[in-house]
Amino acid sequence: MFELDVRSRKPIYEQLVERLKELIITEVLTADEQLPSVRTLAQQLTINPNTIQKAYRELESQGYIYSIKGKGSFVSAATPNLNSEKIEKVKNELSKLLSEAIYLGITKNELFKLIQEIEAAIGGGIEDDQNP
Amino acid sequence: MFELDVRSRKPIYEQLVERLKELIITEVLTADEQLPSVRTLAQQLTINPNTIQKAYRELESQGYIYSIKGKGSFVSAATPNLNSEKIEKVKNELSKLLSEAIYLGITKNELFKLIQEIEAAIGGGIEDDQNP
DNA sequence: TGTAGTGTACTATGATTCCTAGTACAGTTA
DNA sequence: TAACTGTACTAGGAATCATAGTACACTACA
Repeated sequence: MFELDVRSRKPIYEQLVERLKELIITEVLTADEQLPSVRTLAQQLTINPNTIQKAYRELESQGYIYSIKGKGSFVSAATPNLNSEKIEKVKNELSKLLSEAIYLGITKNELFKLIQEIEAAIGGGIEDDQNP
Repeated sequence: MFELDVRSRKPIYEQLVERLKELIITEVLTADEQLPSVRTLAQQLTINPNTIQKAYRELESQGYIYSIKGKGSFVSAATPNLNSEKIEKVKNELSKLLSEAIYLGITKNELFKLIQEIEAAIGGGIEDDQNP
């Protein structure tokens, strides 16, 4: 479920945040589902519990999960913090990346197709579950 | 022309790479145009020449500029290294960011519009010169 | 030719970040 | 009570970032 690259220059906790976001967005992890405890996940991944906690703290601050002392950490329902500041930030990053993509020769049609695929994957993640 | 945030957790040389890429992609800096020397730019920005060189080295490895010992550093003509590996990498990053954008409530239409705007900003300069 | 400018390659040092290890405390649940 | 949970510290090693300084090879120009 988690593939971490310890040698990567990208910090482990950031890899964790990315991966968990992905699982939440694609609804592999559903609302109010309990996440592994920091100690359990740390043991599974053979990394330090503090690193897990750092990732969970980041995800909580971004609204993707919530934690209850003594109980555990859980996936937030539906939408995370919908502050316009965050949306602007994502749009800004998106602009840079899209500019580079177009400069590299990726066509508009390819980008449109990519968006369609992603939307299908997010909206249709459940139906595909029990397909042959 | 360059706005650096020394306090940011994003390294200065990465900020430089991003900003220069942006200027090259939007053709504010045109092909074969000479960039400021590492020492000059370092003095202007009040940072170390080594930091500038690191950014230039990165840009050269990505094909955006080329350097000639004794002469200077220059903007590469047209397309950078078009290896499929790099394109795949960009597409992959794009997928993650697009997923997050959609999850945050940004609509497909907004994304399409964004792409149109970017393409207009990039491609507009050339096509207006002379039409086939 | 000499000189000033260019890119490039080192070493060394301090600051910061990442990750680990260990300990401790507060809350929940069976 | 006992075993789990999140959370908050301290301390240390390793890596990265940016700085400072020095040096060398090359180019352009007076």
